[in-house]
Amino acid sequence: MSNLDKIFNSIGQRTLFKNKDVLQMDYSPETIPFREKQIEQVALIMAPALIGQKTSNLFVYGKTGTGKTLVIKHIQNEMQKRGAEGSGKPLKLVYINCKFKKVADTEYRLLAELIKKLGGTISATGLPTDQVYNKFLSTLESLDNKIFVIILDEVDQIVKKISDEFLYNLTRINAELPKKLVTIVGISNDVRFLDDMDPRVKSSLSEEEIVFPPYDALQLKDILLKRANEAFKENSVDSGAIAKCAAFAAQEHGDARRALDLLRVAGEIAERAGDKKITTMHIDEANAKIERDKILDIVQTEPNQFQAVLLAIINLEESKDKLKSQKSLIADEGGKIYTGDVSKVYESLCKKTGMEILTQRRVGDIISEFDMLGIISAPVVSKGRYGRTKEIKSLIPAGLTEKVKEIITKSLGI
DNA sequence: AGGTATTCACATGAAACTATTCTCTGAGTTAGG
DNA sequence: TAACTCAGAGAATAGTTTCATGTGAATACCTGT
Repeated sequence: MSNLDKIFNSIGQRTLFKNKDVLQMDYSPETIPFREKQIEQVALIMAPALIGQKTSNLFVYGKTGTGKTLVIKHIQNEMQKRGAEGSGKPLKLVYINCKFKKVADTEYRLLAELIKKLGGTISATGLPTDQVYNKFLSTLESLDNKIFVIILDEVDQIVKKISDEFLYNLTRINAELPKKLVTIVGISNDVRFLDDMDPRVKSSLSEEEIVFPPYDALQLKDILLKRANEAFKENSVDSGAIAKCAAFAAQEHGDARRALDLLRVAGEIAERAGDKKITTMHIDEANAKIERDKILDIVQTEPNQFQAVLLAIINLEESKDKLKSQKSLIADEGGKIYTGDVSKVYESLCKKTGMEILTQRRVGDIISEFDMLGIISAPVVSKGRYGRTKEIKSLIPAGLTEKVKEIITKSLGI
């Protein structure tokens, strides 16, 4: 029997998973623990729609992984069910996630997506925006549903990319189509974006507001336990592992999504290693792996100029490390990297690869962006007489720098 | 010693420029009447 | 003839550069003891 056969044959018995989907982030469980209150609130606000009355616009706020989307989708399903049963109460709910670029980068695309979800058709390009808008209105009009609930996940993206005027127009649909009732549900993980919005939009969008607090470690543990029971076969998860998983996620502002991710990856790791039980060790490994994957993903998708800057930083760090170990007795002012150094190395790198050279001004901004992404740390420090600059340090785990270098050199063609 | 003034090496902002992407208009095409 | 499609003009946008101004504290320079 070949090696491959062995692997393929054993896959059935060997797996720790009973149902992996349970840990996938788009899975929606029957019950949503610790969110009863929020569900009730949302339901109370939305209920009038079932009997054909206008409901208030709703704004839902909470950090990532606090169950906002889950709760709203849950209610959406329930209402849709009711709407279908209770004859003659035509209700239509539309869910759009504005996070995806393809869906909602421009006003045009967002409207097109809305029309598509409502069952209309529209050509992908070539029409003026106001015509698309009209088409949207006429699509609404042509449907026999009376009540529409438009759910906009991550609305902050819309405001950022399109401006709040669009939202204002949406809230004003009711005035233009007297026979239809349109309610908007906005979901966001950033409350601050409400502040710099046109007050008219602000007040009409957030007629009702619901806040989703982050889960604490205990709650996370409970959620994880429930899901783990469904996802894994019996006795395949160490109880300490669950606790550790919850603790990790609780540090990250109670992000349940991350906790589930962690558990799933840990399961995969354990399975691949042929272990019978998921232990805290696997959770640690999973944590490291997720972090690694995140970094690699960022590095890979970043444009060339950014990659070059990062490579410059890595190279500098390595050469400074060497220097430090050679004359380790000399003062401690050794392995520190500043903006100027990076920009010099970056420049020579550009010359080598024949790339265009960006100004130091821009390089500084790029460094700041890497800082924001958490790949490097670059606080500004003042060195008194010797100026003021960013003190740069790579945050890429030691075992990963080689891999990162490889990716960049390949992509730059060195 | 204690206080003020300099000075460095960029940070940070704003405006101007450019290349790319979007939006829109009108001509051409299609299809149904 | 209405509806649709598409190319290309013009507008909007994102990424950069250029120019200008700002900054924090280690040092240099006083000042009076």
